[in-house]
Amino acid sequence: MTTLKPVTVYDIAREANVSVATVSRVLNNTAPVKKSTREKIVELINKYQFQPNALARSLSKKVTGMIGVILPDITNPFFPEVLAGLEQEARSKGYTFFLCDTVSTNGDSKEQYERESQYLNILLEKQVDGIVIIGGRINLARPTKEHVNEVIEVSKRVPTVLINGSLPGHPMNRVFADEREGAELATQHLIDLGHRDIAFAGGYRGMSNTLQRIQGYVRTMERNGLAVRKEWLLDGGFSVESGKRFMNQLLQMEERPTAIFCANDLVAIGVMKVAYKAGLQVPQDLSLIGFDDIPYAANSIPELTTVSLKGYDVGRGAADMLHQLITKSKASKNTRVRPELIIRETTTPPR
Amino acid sequence: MTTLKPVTVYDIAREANVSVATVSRVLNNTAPVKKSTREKIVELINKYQFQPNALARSLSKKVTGMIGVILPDITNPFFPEVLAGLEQEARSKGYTFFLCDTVSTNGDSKEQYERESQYLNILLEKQVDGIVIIGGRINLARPTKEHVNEVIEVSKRVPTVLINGSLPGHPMNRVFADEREGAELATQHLIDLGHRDIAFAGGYRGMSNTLQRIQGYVRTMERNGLAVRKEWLLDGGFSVESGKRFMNQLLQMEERPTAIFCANDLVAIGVMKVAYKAGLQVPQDLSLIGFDDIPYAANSIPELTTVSLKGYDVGRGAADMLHQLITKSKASKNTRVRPELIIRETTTPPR
DNA sequence: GTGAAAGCGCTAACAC
DNA sequence: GTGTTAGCGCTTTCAC
Repeated sequence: MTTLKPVTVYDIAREANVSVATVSRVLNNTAPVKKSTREKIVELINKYQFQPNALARSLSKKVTGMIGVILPDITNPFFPEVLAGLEQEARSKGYTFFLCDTVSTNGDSKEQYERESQYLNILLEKQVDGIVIIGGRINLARPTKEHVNEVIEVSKRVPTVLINGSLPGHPMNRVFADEREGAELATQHLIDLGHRDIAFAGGYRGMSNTLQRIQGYVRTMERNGLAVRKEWLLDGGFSVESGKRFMNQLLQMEERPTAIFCANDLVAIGVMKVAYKAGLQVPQDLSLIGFDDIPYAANSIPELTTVSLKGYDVGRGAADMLHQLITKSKASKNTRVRPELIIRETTTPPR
Repeated sequence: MTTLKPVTVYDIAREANVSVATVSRVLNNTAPVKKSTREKIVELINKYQFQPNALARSLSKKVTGMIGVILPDITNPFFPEVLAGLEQEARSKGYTFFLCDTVSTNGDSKEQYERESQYLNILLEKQVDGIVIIGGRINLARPTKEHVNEVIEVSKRVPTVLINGSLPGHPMNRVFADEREGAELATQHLIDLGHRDIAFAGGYRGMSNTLQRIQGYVRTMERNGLAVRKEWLLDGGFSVESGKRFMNQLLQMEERPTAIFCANDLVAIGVMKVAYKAGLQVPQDLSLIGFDDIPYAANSIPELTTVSLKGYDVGRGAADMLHQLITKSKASKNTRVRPELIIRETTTPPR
């Protein structure tokens, strides 16, 4: 705690009988330095455990090597996955991370968007080299003009890439998993198994990702000549809790689906729990397919069939794109990663 | 992408016909400014969307408001929990986060420790106001002298708190969940249920947290006059995979325990899966108790009995302690949070 | 190969 | 109330 007085380039320079410029040169390998003086300087650096002040350096170089990540809730298992991909790729390129979790303690989404705004400002002030945004307002089907503009403005000042989201009407650099295709994969899988009575559960109608999933579901149903029953289109959440609620609703109905396509794995887990408690066997009595392929999906009993949104890959892709943007100030505006159907144990032909 | 030329206090000052000092004053509310001039300045700030450069500010104020977090693997569900607590508390105090994930892609722990060293340096250079370390080398039963010294040195320069770990022989600021107590709680619970043949599975002998858990287990067994069989003391991992391995080993033995205390929830999940596939009912044929209480524990089928290490609370505690350290440069050196037994569905009396 | 000095953008004495 | 100015610690021309 007793903060030591920090050593600076001047201290090193003085003791080495050289100028700060020379010290800087050896620090950055930015120009040839006579071997003997270089050695003396290096020695001093080690002796004093000299750590160049990154703030000062960044201030003059106008590069921080930091990239800011804005996400809605690190506690949602989907995000650590993409963060890991992001991290791995970005680190290899020398970047370091600024984590901005916008989760609101009271679950108020207005508070969340406010927090996003704050963080956007903070990141700008901190002079990050790039920003990646995932979740939150960029998943809104109809974001407010202010929310959109804010992001647009930010992206004019610092390279920004969106993950799995967009700003309707504004082309942005983004990398995304094709959610519609994923939903089609899921639905078709169920249909191929012989299901005709398929429900969709989860998500929020106000969110574009939900809309895309529903769209994929509806399209695939129709393409196969199957009816979409709107009472089987249950939305209102992405959580385990909401999954439980959905299943309870379904349990009340006299006509029940033989399979449920859940908006994400968490919902599927909730559904499965309630189904189980109600005495239904999964998949014998009810087939279930999730979405996202969070780590736990492979470990539930039975193991959850799902579609992988390739969080890790998406994360890497984002880091890569951001790096392009930062260095070459250009990049393909879009990277689409294709989801993958992961067949495990919760889907089987209907009785 | 087209980076706009940034506006500075000088620009604002010039246009407002005042000095930069005055601009700074309204920015920081650090001295009274005549209402009319303040208004003019504020107006200009809005007009140009002026964002003060945090690097410059921090350089001169010698405070960054950033705290660095070093953790082993954000993908392990225990960490997001403590990160969330940390975040929530730290944010309320105006701090912002630097995330350093030291996970090594190839699973090489040497690489991980190296990464820790790198990040320690980076954080120092970035002039973070505080550092929190969780996992990694601070969980080693016998860390190398260099690893220890490095952390010691760092902690001399910037307030540092360790979460759930320590440096043997060196008092450090730390907040931790009492793992031994947790292990006692778990073991006693099993014993109270009537189990006598209790195995312990998971962890690494080289890690202090494992040792503490084992110690709690052994002590409780002995205190109850129960034998600890060393062939039922299985270690070698904290993952679902290792849990599967442990259960397979147990399955080979002619004498099997009626209950298993798993070193963490992930292991318990692995054990449960293999047990299930082997036709064993949990908890009827085999009681299982986990450790950590990761979010998933409440959602498995059956729901996992476990002991909560209060990750969120620990995180908050760490943020709090760090803040004390940063502002008052002192704090209680230790905060111990007491674990809690969470009885769910995987434990029951033996047949 | 090396040094002097002018920034980078902000804060904080210290004057007035 | 407000301005001047000297830093904060580093990089980077431009000379030599």
